[in-house]
Amino acid sequence: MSKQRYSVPRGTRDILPAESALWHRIEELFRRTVESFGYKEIRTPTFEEVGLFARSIGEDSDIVNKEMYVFQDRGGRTLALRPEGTASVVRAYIEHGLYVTQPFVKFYYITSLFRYERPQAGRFREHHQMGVEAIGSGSPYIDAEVIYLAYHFLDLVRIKEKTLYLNSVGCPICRPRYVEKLKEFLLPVRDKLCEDCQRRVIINPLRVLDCKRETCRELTAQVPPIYDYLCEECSEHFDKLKQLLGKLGVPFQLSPRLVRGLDYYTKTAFEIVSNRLGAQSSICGGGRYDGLVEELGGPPTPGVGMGMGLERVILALEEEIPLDEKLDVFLAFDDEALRDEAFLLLMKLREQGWKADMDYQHKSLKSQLRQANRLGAKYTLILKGNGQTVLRDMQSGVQEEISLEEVMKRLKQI
RNA sequence: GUGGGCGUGGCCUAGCGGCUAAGGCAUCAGGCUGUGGACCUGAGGAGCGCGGGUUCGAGUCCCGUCGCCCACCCCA
Repeated sequence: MSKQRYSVPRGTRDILPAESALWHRIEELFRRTVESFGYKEIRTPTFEEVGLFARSIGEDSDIVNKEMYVFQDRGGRTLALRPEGTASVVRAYIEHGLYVTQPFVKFYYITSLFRYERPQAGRFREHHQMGVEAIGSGSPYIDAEVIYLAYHFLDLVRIKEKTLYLNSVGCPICRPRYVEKLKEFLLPVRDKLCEDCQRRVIINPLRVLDCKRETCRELTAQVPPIYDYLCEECSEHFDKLKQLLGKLGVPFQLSPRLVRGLDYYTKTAFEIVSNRLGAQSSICGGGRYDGLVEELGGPPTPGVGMGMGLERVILALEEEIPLDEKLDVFLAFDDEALRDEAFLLLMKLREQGWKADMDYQHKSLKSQLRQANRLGAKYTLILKGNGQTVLRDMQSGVQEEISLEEVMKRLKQI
């Protein structure tokens, strides 16, 4: 016991069975939901060439600059643990030539992502996201589907206190026009902005709008919203999306300052926030990335997607989600001589599909019952030898002596 | 990277600078019941994150260090 003890690396955690049942349930609900929407699972590697992320997320994004887990493998390749999900999916889409064979695909994934950040409430160095990517359609209907899907899923897990923020960040045609306007507006007051924003004015003026500092907020209060500058195509797309969400009954709030942290977004950008979460309140984020496939070496191909933080979904849960972890039968006996018989019978019960278990610590009958109780067993079957047993209903405490044969018949009916 | 808070058995918590560090939960054994849950009895388990300092004496004060938490930045 005096040996070196180890603990989880900073920002990571163990999910013990007490919690994993809930995780499992949520993942299962997600799978069922997205599959009913026609999405298929894609699994991509946990690490990729750094370049993939640098190129897609943006060279001067925070994620690339200070949050990636970058390492060299023994062959001298520079790799990174994936900090987000979209880049890998798009890479796979291109790598497998899906733009030829299945130009429109709908994928989903449930996986862990890694970012080197200082942990805090709802933020981890390894976190899990459930996400979807629909690649190959520029239709606003698919944007609406993705947003509806996310919103609907959160309804399903009974997260009611949520707000959907919606924005359009334009496209390579209209965004630069707006960015120019923004610069014109911001440059004269540049020295009044916070340090970060002074840099942002040059590198990525849109981010200034997203700054949380009071002074920056005031200074940008008069900035005209991007909507006034969207090109016709973007504007129509955005209008149609808003209209569709309205028809679907998905409430949203326009948020002209919403700029997702990743460079690749075009047109639609959205975020779903829960006020039960603390500072890191965003539980889902997503948007359209019409330039990304091309940026990563594929043909011009539009795409939309979203990612939902599993840890944050769990933190935001308002109600308990019913879990079924009960054991059907616990096998007990008070004479060690019956252990072999019990062991063989146990396997037989399991073969028949029962959730069954028994004692492996060679404990007293009393302890075995205790254990059965702890495991939430519906029944405890106490072997008496000679084919005789006692079947005890753990809920009511009612028990009866019946033959093993009778038990097997009975179990079939339960 | 910056700021603040905290660090006592598996978990939660008490502990004015001074008797062998206290309690609850959990665990284990037993009783009640051949056989669980409620109840009763009993048992095991920490030398107070780590290192140093002050002091006759430190879980209690000081310094450092590590870890955790929260917040900023940013994001799921």
